[in-house]
Amino acid sequence: MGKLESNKLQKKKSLLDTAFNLFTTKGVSKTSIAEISEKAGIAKGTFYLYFKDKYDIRNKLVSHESSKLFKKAATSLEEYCNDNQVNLSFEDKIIFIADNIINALNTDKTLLTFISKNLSWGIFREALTTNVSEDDINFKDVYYAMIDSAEYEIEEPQIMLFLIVELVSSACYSSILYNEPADIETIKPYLFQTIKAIIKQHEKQLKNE
Amino acid sequence: MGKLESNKLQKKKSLLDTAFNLFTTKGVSKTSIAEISEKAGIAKGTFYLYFKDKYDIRNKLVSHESSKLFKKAATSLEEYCNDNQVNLSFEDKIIFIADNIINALNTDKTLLTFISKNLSWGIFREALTTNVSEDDINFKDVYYAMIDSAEYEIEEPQIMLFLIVELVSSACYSSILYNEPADIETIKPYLFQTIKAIIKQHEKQLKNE
Amino acid sequence: MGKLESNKLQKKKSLLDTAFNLFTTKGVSKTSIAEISEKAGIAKGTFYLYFKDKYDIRNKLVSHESSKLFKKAATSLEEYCNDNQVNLSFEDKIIFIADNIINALNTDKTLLTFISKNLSWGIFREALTTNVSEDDINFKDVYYAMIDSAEYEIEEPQIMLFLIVELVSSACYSSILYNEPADIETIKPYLFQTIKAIIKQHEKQLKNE
Amino acid sequence: MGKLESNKLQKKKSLLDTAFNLFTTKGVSKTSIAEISEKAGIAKGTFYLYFKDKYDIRNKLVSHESSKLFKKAATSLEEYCNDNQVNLSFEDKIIFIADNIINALNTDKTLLTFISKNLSWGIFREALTTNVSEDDINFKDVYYAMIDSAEYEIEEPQIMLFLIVELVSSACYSSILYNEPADIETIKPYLFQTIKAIIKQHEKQLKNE
DNA sequence: TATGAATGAGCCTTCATTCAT
DNA sequence: TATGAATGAAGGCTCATTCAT
Repeated sequence: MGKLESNKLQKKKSLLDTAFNLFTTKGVSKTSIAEISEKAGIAKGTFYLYFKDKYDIRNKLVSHESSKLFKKAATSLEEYCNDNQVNLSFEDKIIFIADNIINALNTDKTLLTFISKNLSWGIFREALTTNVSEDDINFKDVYYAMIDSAEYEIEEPQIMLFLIVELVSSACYSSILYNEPADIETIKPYLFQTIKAIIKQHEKQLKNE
Repeated sequence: MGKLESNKLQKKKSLLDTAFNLFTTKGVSKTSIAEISEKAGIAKGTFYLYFKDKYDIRNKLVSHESSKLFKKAATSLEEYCNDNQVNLSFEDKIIFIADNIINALNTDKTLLTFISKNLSWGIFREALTTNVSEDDINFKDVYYAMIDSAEYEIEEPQIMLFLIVELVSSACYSSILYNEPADIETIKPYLFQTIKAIIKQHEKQLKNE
Repeated sequence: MGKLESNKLQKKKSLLDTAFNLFTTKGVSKTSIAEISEKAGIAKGTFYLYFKDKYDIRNKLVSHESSKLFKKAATSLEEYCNDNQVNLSFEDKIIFIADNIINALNTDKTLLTFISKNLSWGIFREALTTNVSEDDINFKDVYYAMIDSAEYEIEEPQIMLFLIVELVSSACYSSILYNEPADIETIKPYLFQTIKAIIKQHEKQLKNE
Repeated sequence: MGKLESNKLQKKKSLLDTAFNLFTTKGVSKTSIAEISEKAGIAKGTFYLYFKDKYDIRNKLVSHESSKLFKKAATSLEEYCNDNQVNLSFEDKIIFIADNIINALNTDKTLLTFISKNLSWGIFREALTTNVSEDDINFKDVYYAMIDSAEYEIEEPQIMLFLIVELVSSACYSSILYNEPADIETIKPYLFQTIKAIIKQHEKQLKNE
């Protein structure tokens, strides 16, 4: 990579990092492009060479951060299986991932605020399929690998994922941030039961029978 | 009611109606108070006699509209039972109401956009318990009446409602407005199955046993 | 005095008191007529039945408060002379009064802020000659009595008073409120010396010679 | 200096000039930033690139104008001494300067209004020590040079200056603008006598004795 | 007298975006 | 590529004053 190109990447990264900090600290609408540029050490006009507008950079960040959450959860799952030499059922894998993500969001509430306020299924789907670098893992592939190795066939796996994600994310928002209608630990058992029920509906049949 | 007081109510209603039209047409953030006031035939300063700011009127509208949806659904349910001389099970009642609301939102997409973008559980809960006039029904009462007459006891009915509402509303948003990950008719069966599963988790025991 | 008239006086007093509190607390320009009226328990429109506008009530207050300061100082002087059975020289009387007023302002800094920011010689002169009630003393009379009983004749007593008042009030403002260019105790000796010098210039001749 | 930089200086000057005209014509509070910008031929937003708000530009103007007054007086004094080959006493120099400033204010009453209503000792002290350009004279230096070459030592020269300035400025305001309590020509002799008295108090001792 | 709803001009300030350099 | 001065529309909000009741 040439010096120039690396310089460009560095600037882009600086803008993304700064914007993320500001968005999570003060919220998207109260953050101005002037502030992002200034704090990133870049001229205001230069911002427009890298991003179309504030919403462009926001979407990229939401996408990137959600993607990171899923990848970290997937990596944790893999480590857990390796460390304990166990082979979880499909259902348990999904629960493991959900739990991992919920805990991450419970720990980092500014991230939760940022993601839930700005996430849409469109951005999210893109997030799952985007690789940042070439050797990056991709949650979609992980998900389909999980489905392939499941004990049964899954009908409409995309809809299943959709329902789970929407349910978990909206429940987290209200429960973690406002303890409404109850705190997340109270909600969790019901949430996980519901996830299991969703999965059950999508079971087609036993594969190896 | 005095002339003055009726005049005030009329102005407030005019502001609410105008704001609702603008919010659903152009979105909340692109609607200015100047425009609301002007189109309502009222001076800008007068707006502030009735509402604190744009978000005050927005919340009141979201609350009011969600409340209307639930009340309409409850009324439809009652009519259906009367007309057909049937007595639906608790589960079927909830499904009936969900279906009714989903259909309403599917018909009025601007309403869906407005509500989903601005609804939070806090506002929603308030909406359910607020009576506009004295002889108004109140969804919370209807809901608890339904629970009382259920065939079994319901554990944590509030959490149950929360999970259902969050699931349905986020699913509707994506599915109805963007056909993502599939159109609402495709999603519905899975959604209803999930709702049934949620209810099942909250069943405590058979009452008359 | 009729009931009605006493009621009116009471309202006027309430407005004056409330305005004074607000003016000294938040400053004149940040106090609105709405706030004065509300806190005085009077309708906004009623304010205009008693005062022309905000500056009318402000001027009346400045005048009244400065007048009070002078009257209190004059009373203190009289008491001091009576209590100690002494007869101060004209010069010492003026110094006594100046000192008394400076100390009062040093104790009540909000009053100092209010008066200095809004005092003009015009208002001030009016203040000195206005009696609130019939049996009220009047600083102008006290001043001329002091001059009459002075050991010498005073040339242009009005200019003399003017110079002293202007000097003292501007010096106090900066010194008491900001310790600029030094605190009031440091300034005082120079100030009093200057006052004495001013008086000396206006001495015409020994009277009884 | 680059084109851009000179362009910026020109804009700033244009804003300062326009603001000064408006402030002296209609008063500070009745002048809006919109009007300043418009009359300066500049967009409203551009104003904020040069000044923080209306009070920022006001303070800069007050400071600048007071500074100009003192510098002009100091220059006049120097010219007078050179032209007439005289060496005035310290006292006479101060009187000369005071007289020069009073006359300037008497000629330009709008300037007097503007300065007296907005001057505080803090701004003033800053004004005395600020040089606009590098080859600019600085009244503070001139003042201390005068003190050094005085026939005697001056005690607390800063307090002395403070008393004189406060006395003269408040006296001018009332006397020049409202002829209260008398016109400036009547007041002047007393004023000058008082100045002399103030100086006398600060005389420490004969230097060369 | 007293009220307080209504007015609407007016103010300050922010900001995304452009463009000459 | 990079800059940052300039723009000017837009927005939220305040408030003295009026006037019908």
